[in-house]
Amino acid sequence: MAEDDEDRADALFHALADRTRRDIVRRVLAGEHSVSALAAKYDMSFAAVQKHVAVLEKAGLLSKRRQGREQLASGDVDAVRSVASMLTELEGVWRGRIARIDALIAADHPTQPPPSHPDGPRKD
Amino acid sequence: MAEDDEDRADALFHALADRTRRDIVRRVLAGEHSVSALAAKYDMSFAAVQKHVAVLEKAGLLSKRRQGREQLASGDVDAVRSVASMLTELEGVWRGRIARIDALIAADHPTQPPPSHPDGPRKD
DNA sequence: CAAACATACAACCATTCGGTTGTATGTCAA
DNA sequence: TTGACATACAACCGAATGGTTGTATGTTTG
Repeated sequence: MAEDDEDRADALFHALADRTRRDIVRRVLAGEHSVSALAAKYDMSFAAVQKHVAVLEKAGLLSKRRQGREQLASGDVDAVRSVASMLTELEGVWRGRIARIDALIAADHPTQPPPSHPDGPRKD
Repeated sequence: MAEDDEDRADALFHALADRTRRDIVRRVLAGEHSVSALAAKYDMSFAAVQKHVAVLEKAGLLSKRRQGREQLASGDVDAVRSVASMLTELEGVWRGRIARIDALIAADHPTQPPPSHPDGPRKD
């Protein structure tokens, strides 16, 4: 795994680890919003909201497009998906553990059918 | 959305926003590890690793089981899945936006078939 | 042009974070 | 019982975070 990937993962998870930023992400995924339109929604200064937007932009969760004097922010769903895929990879690690456990059980009880864990492994 | 859910989301994303902690999660999802076994893997003090484990435990990403003088940590895949589902919900918000845009296009060009965006909406 | 608006950014501040060392407590083994 | 090991936790430190206010710069409009 490249070091840059870890940097990116740090930035993405950190960006999402704040409820104001998660809320901004929801809004800009639903549609374009100017920074001041976003700022109007929260009980904090314009500068604070602008900094949140900057954190999200650096993490790649949104991009900005200038239109006149406004800066329109738009959510990037691919960034959201890349985070989801990191979690899927983690789930895969866990599935490997369960598979190993099942193999052990099968070796101990050669005639028993695989116990088929209640919540895993999904093969769909 | 309950306030507690946001607290939990904060804790989960924050816990995952550190590469050492993500690595610990990988290891404990793959199998049980004592805290000192984990600490041996990283170039930092035992106390530092123990604090990382505590952060992950508070977020619900792992749980500990005492065995003799050791504390065995085990990853909780359901917590990982709950994070993934938050991201899926975000993706759903984005899909709503695309659906709205498609509806507008359909209204402007009543005879055109829906343009079917390159990466969305997935209906599988 | 001037005034109002939208944004950007620097400086500052309190709190949190990620690390350290040191100490206390519990458990296993000789 | 006495060490040695595994864990927990407090106290501390520098850096980053999340907020503030103030100032500068561009853009639209009267």
